[in-house]
Amino acid sequence: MANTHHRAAPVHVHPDEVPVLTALTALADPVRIELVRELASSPDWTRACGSFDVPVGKAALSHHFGVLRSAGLVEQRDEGPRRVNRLRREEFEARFPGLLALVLRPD
Amino acid sequence: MANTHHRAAPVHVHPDEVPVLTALTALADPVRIELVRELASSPDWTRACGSFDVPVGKAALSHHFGVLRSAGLVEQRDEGPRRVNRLRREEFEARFPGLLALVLRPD
DNA sequence: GGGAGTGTATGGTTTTCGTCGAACACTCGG
DNA sequence: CCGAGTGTTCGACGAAAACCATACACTCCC
Repeated sequence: MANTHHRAAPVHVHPDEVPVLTALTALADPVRIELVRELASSPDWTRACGSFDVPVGKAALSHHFGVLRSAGLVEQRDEGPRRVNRLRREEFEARFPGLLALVLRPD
Repeated sequence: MANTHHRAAPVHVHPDEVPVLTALTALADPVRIELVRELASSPDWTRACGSFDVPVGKAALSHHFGVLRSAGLVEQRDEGPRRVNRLRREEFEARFPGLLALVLRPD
């Protein structure tokens, strides 16, 4: 029987299941804030993980996306060889009103 | 000459001078969240530092209050032998709209 | 003035977290 | 089928942060 291997689909967590502490912890990091900001300024599903301007290697980058997924901030989908992202604006805003706006603000 | 020693007044930081990352970092801790919540459910200037129900020693507690002060979340005043606290609701809300509400929510 | 109560400061331990290098898995184009 | 491109996983490392015990400083009351 043909063992058709697929890449393991990314594990997603809906914002509704995320505790406040988890959301705050996820956003309390300069690299992840930058990821969220760049993601917010791009159309959905247009940014692959490796396309962000952050000063870390790809191992750390992969880790950060895992944290963002676990906090319900990012949704991912496999598109050929790369994994494209989408910021979960509405869902996250519904769960944590105003929080995303604070992070996206020019400051 | 009488050397009238006074306790060093606590150093305060106004929320307007606080970066978003600092505010989020301050709130991304279970002990500090509990401090903020208890503080919010008490009248101003009624709670001394030692009167909070958190599972840490007083050294760690003092440290946490320092973090909250640096994030513009708490104001302190010396009242006799104890240091009483006040949550800077309005000022913090003006700087980071909605953030305090998220933390104070029943969740 | 002595002693209890309260909070800060210091030094050191433990834990957590961000990071990297290397190895591995998958996709796609030549 | 091979190689380049992309992303995850693993183990290890170092830095940061939380914590404690102790010592110290100040205030008040007896």
